[in-house]
Amino acid sequence: MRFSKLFCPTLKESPNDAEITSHKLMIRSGMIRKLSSGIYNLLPLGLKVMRKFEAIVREEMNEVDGQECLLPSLIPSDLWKESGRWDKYGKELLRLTDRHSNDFCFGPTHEEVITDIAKKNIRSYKELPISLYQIQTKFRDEIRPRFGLMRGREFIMKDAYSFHANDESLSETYMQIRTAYQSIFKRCGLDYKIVQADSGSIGGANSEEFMLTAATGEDMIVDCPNCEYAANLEAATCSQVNISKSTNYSSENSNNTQSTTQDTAKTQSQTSDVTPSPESVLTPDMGTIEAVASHLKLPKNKCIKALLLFYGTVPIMVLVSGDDQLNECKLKIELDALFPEPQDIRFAEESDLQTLNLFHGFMGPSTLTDDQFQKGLIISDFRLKGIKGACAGANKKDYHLINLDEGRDFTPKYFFDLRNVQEGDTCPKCEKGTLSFVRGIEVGHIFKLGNTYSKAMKAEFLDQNGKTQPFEMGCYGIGIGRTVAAAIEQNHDEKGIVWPEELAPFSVAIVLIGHKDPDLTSAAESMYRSLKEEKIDVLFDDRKESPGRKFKDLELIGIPFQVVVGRSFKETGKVEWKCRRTGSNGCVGIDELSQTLNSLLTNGS
RNA sequence: CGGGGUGUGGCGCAGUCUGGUUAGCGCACCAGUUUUGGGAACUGGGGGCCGGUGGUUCGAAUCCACUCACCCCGACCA
Repeated sequence: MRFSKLFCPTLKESPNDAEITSHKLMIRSGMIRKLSSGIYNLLPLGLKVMRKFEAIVREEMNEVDGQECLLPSLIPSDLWKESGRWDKYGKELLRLTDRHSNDFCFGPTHEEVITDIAKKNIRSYKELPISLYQIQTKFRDEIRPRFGLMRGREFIMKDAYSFHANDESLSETYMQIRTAYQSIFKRCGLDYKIVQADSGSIGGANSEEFMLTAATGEDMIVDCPNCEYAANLEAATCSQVNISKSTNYSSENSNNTQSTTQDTAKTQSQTSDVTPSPESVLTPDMGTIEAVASHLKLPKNKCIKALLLFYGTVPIMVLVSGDDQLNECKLKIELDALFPEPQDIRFAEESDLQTLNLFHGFMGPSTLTDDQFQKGLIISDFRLKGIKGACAGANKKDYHLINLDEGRDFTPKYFFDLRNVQEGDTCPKCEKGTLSFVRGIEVGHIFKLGNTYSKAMKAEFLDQNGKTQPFEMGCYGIGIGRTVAAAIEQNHDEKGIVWPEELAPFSVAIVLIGHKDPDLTSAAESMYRSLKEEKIDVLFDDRKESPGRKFKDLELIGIPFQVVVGRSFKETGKVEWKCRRTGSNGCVGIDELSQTLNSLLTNGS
């Protein structure tokens, strides 16, 4: 490719709305342009990088017997009604109507479609297992699209689905695809972690995420330096040790049988230390844990954070320690298990508080009267089990209660693990490592779906005994655009992108300095031709631009190697090569150029 | 959805508070000349219904109302 012919509108400055490096660099390097919020044009350079990544994904998927299909992006609502998601999937689902008033959605994911294919075309266990995948444009109407391709509304995703006669077969394929994913990210030279994920509302099945570590990542990864434990913050747990240790209260309880004789002893010794009766104290305008704790000179973990939310129509007061944060994901899982029908969780609004005669910032569990909270439920995080001398809102404006003992002054109906793990907690797996937090970008998700969809949609096959069974299913996604963006987050410097060779839009750039010199021009031209013949993907910067500009553009675009045809060629007959990543360079005669480049490209520099 | 912010040539901005030249600057673009190893110099040029609609006014980018688009933030306690 000649640069003079390439449509690559580079920019010296990045537009105002680009926040993170990858977004800025993709715009500046002429890879993408925004069309609308979360919707982007992929220009030639951007598309080329995407295609290179897709090719790697295809190779690795095919390697584990994945077979590529292409499913429609527009899906009739019937299928989504069959699975039950037409009503469940919220506003993220873009719904459309055709001229016959038939409802469709723009597929945000394709479980329904693929399950329908299996249902209609797979009869026998003999045809299983089977893995199908596609690389396709999806649409999710995100509340807040941001960061360019990182969190767009329209995006390209590789999604794979596998069908099995039994769980063992599913596990086997799951592991194969897991390995394929590892090869994919490794080949691209990307720094990734596999973390345990929240399996969401679909069921307790296995689910792991592939995360690319990056400071700008939207996800928080909890990582154990001592063992291989890593989890998404939403799913992360910690050793029971922390629960008792950090609050200094007993963790004896029925739900999580970690109690030891030591714990019991501690409880007893503390019980003898009798807390005075609860007392109401004036805390004017102190609606935050921060303010209350400092006013009452109490540590934050002696203050009870009481949150009011609704599970469907049921008011739920959730208690967590003042220094903890509620993990809504964990809460949802527990509540779903408690109630017959899964519901959405929402935080109480001002009007709800008025109805219940409660006050923002002054809520607590101990003085909730029956008429206030007759239909409600108080549940608490484990860490508050057995807390003594605590402080909580008095359910009266500007008042808090102190000297509260759990069990004496308030009694939550249930105790669960409801808090976010904190940095410094102990690893739940090895019980030794101190958990630390790393930011990451979720680029892949592998998931044992089980038979949720096949059951709902009656997608069944005949097993060896001639019995009808729903398929066991797995699903496996990779965000194509997001991976490309994340690759830039991991591979850039102040000058621009530094592509890993596998993803680079071109392997080598020939820079002609001195386009008016016929000797230089013809040397560069013949070099260009011979590299092309060698099947090296070369970009020939033949533009009649100043040298500075050419160098800047090539660095911005991030081509791994540069070959300069200019002054030194005139003087010595040799051309210079330079590595974008390491800055290493050298001179080489034209005859040896392709050999040198080939060795640089295969071995790095 | 709630809160905040921004819309002025392709990009980055000034001008708006305090209404009044022909709406300006840098970069980019076009032509010519000179340049050619780190985003060149000079000269000349093109390009704007100041997001849209409606109002106030002799007069609106500027004031008012509505609207649209885009961006940022959003349990920290309930």
